[in-house]
This record gives sequence, structure tokens and C-alpha cells, in this order.
Amino acid sequence: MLDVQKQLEIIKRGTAEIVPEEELVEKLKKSIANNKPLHIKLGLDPTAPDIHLGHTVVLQKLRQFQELGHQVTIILGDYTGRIGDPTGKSETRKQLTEEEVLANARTYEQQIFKILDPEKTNVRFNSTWLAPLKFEDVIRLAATTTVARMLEREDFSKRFKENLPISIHEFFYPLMQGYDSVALEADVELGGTDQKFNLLMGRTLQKEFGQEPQVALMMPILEGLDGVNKMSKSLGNYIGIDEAPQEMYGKTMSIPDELMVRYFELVTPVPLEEVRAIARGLEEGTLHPRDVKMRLAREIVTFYHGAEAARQAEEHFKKVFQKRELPDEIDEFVVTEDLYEEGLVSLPRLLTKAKLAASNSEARRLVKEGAVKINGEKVSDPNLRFQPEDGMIIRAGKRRFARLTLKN
RNA sequence: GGAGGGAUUCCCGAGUGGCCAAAGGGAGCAGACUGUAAAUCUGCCGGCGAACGCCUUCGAAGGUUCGAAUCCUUCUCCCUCCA
Repeated sequence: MLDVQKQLEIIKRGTAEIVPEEELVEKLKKSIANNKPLHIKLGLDPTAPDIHLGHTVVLQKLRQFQELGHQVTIILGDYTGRIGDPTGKSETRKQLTEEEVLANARTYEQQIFKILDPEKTNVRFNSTWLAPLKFEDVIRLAATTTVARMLEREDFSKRFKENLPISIHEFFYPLMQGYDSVALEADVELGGTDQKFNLLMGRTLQKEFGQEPQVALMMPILEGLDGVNKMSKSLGNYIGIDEAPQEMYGKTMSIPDELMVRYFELVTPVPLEEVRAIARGLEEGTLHPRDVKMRLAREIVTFYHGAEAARQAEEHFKKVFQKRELPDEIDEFVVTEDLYEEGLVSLPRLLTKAKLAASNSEARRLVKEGAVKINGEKVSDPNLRFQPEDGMIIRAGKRRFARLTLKN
């Protein structure tokens, strides 16, 4: 095991807050002295089964803990998922059914092992210990905290002030999550900064149950591609970890420059010294931001798809977007009989059918805007009717292509 | 239980009988520039149609009118104040 200082440096990378840091130091010392790994806990709420880079911020941190030799447990909140975490929500969430929760949980498991070492990861469902609780146990849990304290939490207080409904059962979410820590005897719990209240509740409950309280380690919330809002599927500003290499690479290239260092720090395994060197290089102007971003894109794609896929994605990117050439692979579109009218095909209709445009109107717009090319030649007539040829390349804008195929 | 305010195109938001597919902003798309960054400039931004034009849209359903997002009726949902 590495010494306390070295471990601490790795653990602190990118963190938003550690509460309290002194206790973490103590725990690390004890762990080294007794050669006993720390129990690191992360709760996942199985409501959104598609993991994107935003979720990986905490997962990367867990991975670092694993590499340091600690014991990681993922808690799938199958039981809590039925309540719905009220964090950050201005409305009461709908409750999930048992089947939905389980289906999501399975997807989650598959995805987290792209980041974590399955050998060193426990996955547990919190229904294991929450379901058997009796009503009196629940009352006892509830008695450990007060309404006033619950209302300190920002989302609750906001809703309270605005006279929005807060169901009583929502108060149980932090208690249940806290009880997970008791059940696991967790030493450290990870979460986003938005989880602070819940993580601290774990401390309260552990003390109540005579345990040494866990350390709460908060990671920042990652901004999405727009650079402003947090990365989320519903905002469409995300990079999913299941996405194809080319997509991943391209999306990474579209993040704002200001975010690059943050991404290096939070979602790549690039060593801290190197990240610092990159930050310095950017500041001093010795590194070109574009090259740095390409490195970032390469790192991310390599992590999820391997070096070869990353190399190909980069090649594709250079070719298509830097040189504006044609990609190696272009989706084929079969020109069917029904598209012909008197031996000719209407371009807008073809664009729509080939999914290069959402509607005929949009297709005409694209042509008017000079975005459409046939075999590299810009088209100017929005209502062009032409004779399609086998292998003809249609391009709409920067990123949409189709190769025509004629079949009889 | 009482009084009042509101629901508009992806989002915010103007529009109170014809000039409204509906101002403005945001998002988005495309073009220029470029590093698929930012900033900037330009254009587009419901659907069908080669086009005149036609169709669908302003919470829902009816009605008045030559003509409704705008007026009337009923309904649904949301908000504010009082009890």
C-alpha cells in the first residue's frame, strides 16, 4: 500500500469536498497500519440506466480507490428507487415499479464494469436490508432526525417556501441512504456535490448506531457539451459510454476549451502530473488547445474502446472535419422504384428518405443554404430532379452522408 | 369554501376579431470564419407542394362570425390571495 500522503494526493484529485478530511487521514493511517482496506461505498439510483461521462466522475474516483487497494461496494438502490431520490427535483418523482428498477439495475451493472474492476467490486441491492425492516425500526430511524434538519436541505426548503408539495415519504430517502452506510459499515461514501445532505445523513445514522462515521467525499458535477448545464441525457449534452468511437471523439472535440482540463482531471486516467503539465502548457500558450483537445478525445475513446479504435476515430475526424473529405464508410441508401417520377428523382424527397433531412421542407432549406452536395458539387436548385447513379455521394451539411445504390 | 390570475409553435415569452404559421429572445440547423472550441456575421427555423396555394398548430370540446390564438359556453390542469 502507498503511504498516506501518496494515497491522499490521488484521492483528492478533482474532489469538490471531503468532510472531514482529517478523519480520512486517520482512516488511511489505520488502514495501512492494520493492512485492512477501507470500505468505499457508492449508491446508484437505478432510474436512468444509460451511463454517460457525467456519471463516470464518481466511478473514476472509485476506480482510483480500487487501485489503491480499497474495497468498493456499489449499492444499487432498488428499494430506494421505488421512492425516487428527491435531490435537485422541484417535483415529487414518480415511483418506479419493481420490474423497472431491476431492469435498470442490470444495465447499470454491465456499464459500471467498463470502469471498475469487477473482481474488486461488490454489488449489492439495498432491498436486502431495507425490505426486512419493521415499522418500529423505521420509526427509530425517523427519530434520529428532525423536520427542521430535513428542511435545511435546499431542494426541500425551496419547495416548502414555494408551497410545493413534499411528501412525507421523501424524507425517508436520506434516511434509507444513510442506513445503507450503517448496513455496510462504510468508511467513505462517494457522491456528487448534490448528494452532500444524504452523505452527511449517513454519518449521523452511523453515530446513532455506534459506528465510526463515514467520510463524505463529494465530486463536482460535470458540465455537458454546452459547457454550462450539467451533463444529462434529457438536455442532450452528454457523451454516453456506450457510444461509438467516432461519436465519442467528435463530441469531445465540441466541448468548450475551458472544460478541457476539468475533463482530463475528472474523466480520464491521465496521471495528475501530466494533467498539471497540460494545464500549464495551455496557460503559457506552449500547447495548442486543439491538440490538447484531440489528446483528450483520444484518451476518452481509448478508455472505452481501446487504442486502435481511438486511432481510427481520430483519423476519421481529421479526414471528415478537418480536411472535409469523405469518411471511409458511408451509409448506403437504396434508391427504390417508388422514388422515380418519369425517370427522375426529386432531391428533397431523396434527402428525406435517406434521413439526411427531417422533412422535404427542411431538405429544401438545406439546399437553399448551400449545404447539399452531390459528388462534391454544390447543388443550388432546391427542387432539383435528377438521374441518380450507382455510387453517387450525397452530402448534407458537415456530417450527414449517403451513398446511393441502385437496385432493380 | 370564497376571490382573482393563467395555459401560445422545442423552451421562455409577445399577441385580445382580419395585415398571424403567429413579435422578440434562447436552443437548434446551415453558410462564412475556424481548431466540429469561443466570439462574430448571414440565412433558416410546422407540414405538403415545382408553384399559385393547401393542410395542421395557440390547454380540450362545442358555439358566435364572411373570418377566431383573440369573443361566448362547458370542461381539464396550474398559480396567487383569503378562510
